[in-house]
Amino acid sequence: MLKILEALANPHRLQIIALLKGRRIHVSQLAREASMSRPLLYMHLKRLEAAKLVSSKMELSSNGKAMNYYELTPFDLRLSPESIAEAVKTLTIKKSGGTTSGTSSAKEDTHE
Amino acid sequence: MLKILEALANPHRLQIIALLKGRRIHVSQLAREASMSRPLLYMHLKRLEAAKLVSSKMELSSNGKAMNYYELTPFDLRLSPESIAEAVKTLTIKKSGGTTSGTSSAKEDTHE
DNA sequence: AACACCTGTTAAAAATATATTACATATGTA
DNA sequence: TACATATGTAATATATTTTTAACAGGTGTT
Repeated sequence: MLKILEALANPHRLQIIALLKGRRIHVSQLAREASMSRPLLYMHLKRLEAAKLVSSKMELSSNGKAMNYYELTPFDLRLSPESIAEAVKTLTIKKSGGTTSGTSSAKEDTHE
Repeated sequence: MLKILEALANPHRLQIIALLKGRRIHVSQLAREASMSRPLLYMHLKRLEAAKLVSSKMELSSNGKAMNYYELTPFDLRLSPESIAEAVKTLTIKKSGGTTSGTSSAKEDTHE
């Protein structure tokens, strides 16, 4: 879930999803429609693909040119305190310790 | 919607939401339970509060100490290509131009 | 050959986000 | 007064993300 949220937390990537809704587009065309450079688009697509929100398929057009078509993976995610609490159970938060007690000198702000 | 997604795209903040589910907690207690320093927690809470996912209320405990209690704002958001496409309509993506044509020299990768 | 498209990648710069350290302040109790 | 708790902020360091610039190669058409 976190990976999906990270993938969606960017205006360009939301726009890419909106542009892909209901149709397949190849990378260069998508770059034009999204008004962004291809290297940047590749980066964003990679992130969306890693989150499995989009998929790609290389095809040869009738004139023999290679075209990489992207399309949306159907998804319908619900975000609520409950669904988040569930997802958190499977998360490993780095540097976590689970300290319950706390007998620290009041001058220190750090906790661990 | 973007602001909410950005607020949720972080493991610590998801954890904070999970910890706040169904109860009110004051900042110091939350810092202990989340195993993070208060300055860091403040930063994350500010982000959640800006997205209106949590709210806070200062109260005086029985012994006269000031306590800042945080609680969840109920929310239930749906994420689908459709809801995203709707949200994108209201987004202003910086440096957008809406270039439809493109007569650029093939050597350049930049598009605008 | 030169042009117009298409496919990608790598390296570095710029912008944000995250995390830490140090500080300042207040209340109640031993 | 000293200690333990609570409130909060400002400045800095670190890490990550986003963006740009430069490169390397393919096919088909004029």
